[in-house]
Amino acid sequence: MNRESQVSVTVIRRLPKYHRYLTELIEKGISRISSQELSVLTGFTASQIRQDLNNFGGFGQQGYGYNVEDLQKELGKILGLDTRYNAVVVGAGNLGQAIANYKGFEDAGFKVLSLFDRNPRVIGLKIRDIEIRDMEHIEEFIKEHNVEIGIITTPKDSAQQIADIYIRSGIKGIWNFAPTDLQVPDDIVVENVRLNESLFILSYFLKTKFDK
Amino acid sequence: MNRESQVSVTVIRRLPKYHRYLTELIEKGISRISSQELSVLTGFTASQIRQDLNNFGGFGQQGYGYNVEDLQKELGKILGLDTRYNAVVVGAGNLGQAIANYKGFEDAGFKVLSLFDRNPRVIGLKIRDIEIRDMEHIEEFIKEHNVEIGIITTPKDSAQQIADIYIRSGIKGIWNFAPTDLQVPDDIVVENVRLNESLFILSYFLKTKFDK
DNA sequence: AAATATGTGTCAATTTATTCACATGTATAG
DNA sequence: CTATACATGTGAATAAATTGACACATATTT
Repeated sequence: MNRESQVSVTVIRRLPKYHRYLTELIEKGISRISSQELSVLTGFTASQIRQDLNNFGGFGQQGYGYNVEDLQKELGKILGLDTRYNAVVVGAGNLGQAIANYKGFEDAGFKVLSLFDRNPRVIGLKIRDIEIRDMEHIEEFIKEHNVEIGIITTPKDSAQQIADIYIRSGIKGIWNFAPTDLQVPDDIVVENVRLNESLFILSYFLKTKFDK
Repeated sequence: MNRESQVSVTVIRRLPKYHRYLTELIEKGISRISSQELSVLTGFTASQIRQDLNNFGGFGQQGYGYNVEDLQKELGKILGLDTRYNAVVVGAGNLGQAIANYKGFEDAGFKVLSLFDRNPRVIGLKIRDIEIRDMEHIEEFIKEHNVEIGIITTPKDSAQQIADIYIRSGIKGIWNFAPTDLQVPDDIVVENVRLNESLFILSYFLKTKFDK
């Protein structure tokens, strides 16, 4: 087990936010920042920020703080943003197309090579320059193009079936938008985007705030 | 402050998953379940499930377990799924259109009345039966139609500006897809969907799993 | 109808996460 | 070149979350 894998998920989930603010600071031309200042930006405590960063190394300097550019670069490496991956999307509906068009993707090192669907009406269409192909050819496509990431934007009932195809084809990670928990072997990474759950949480806080 | 608002956010964020599995159990015609069985389904420990549910009341019965339908209904009430809200979307791009088409929405009690955009090329178009309108009319629309939820699916640079319009128009909650932290007064509820961050996390776990 | 099995609700124990506090090193001002 | 302010990294203290354990009530079996 490598060093990073014993850092708690709680800490990991805060890293993207640090990375985002550091990127904004670079854009503003700010080259130096203290944990105190980062605390104001992110809303985490300065102490927590120092603890978090120290899981990965001592990036700061006493009396100075952190060099923005260096720290951003380091966080990028920790998050694996320097590695490029090929991806495909199954489900060329609205959400699938939105994802294929999504710019933020490239920032994370992912490139969508193709969308797949079963609906003959969309097969052959192009989103930007990304073609929608027939599901029939997905397995060979994945193998031929060295695709490592599979994205699922279908309704929940077909999600597991698609995950199985992905696994069979040798994919390493799945980005799942379907509201279901996928069953996968230990060596496959799954990251879920739970739109429902997010909405439910919004609903909960609306209720508790206004329903007395 | 009411009872529910002192339940920790950590607990709240688990409720949608309970609700989802209970809904599936209802569909399968299962009427009774123990915390132990729910534990197998959800991956949370039985003890944790009992603790979580007990924050809101004793829904179970010793020697029997929980009545699936009752518990699902109770969780629905806790999450506020019995309340209906009108919503609008700003940003009629791919993501905005995907959201407007999204069925899971109605399950949470939200109804999208209209999309808004600045791009003259999309104004006037209809997504299902939802019209895309000019941003110019958004404030009066919100006030006239009793809209309580504002959704943001624009790039990050305009997100705060749109939030300000929402706030000025009297909206209560914002569902934000832009990768930025919105500044809002205390009485506005914001729920963020961080697609970037989710991707970064996927990237991180891919890296730590395969990069030794 | 009694005996046994089941399973909740809850309090206590443990583990994990966050905050505090400060010794130590570096930058900056005079 | 010295003095002062700054701000990290870290170990200890506190707080929060999770798990364990069991008394007690209900269901089920015989």
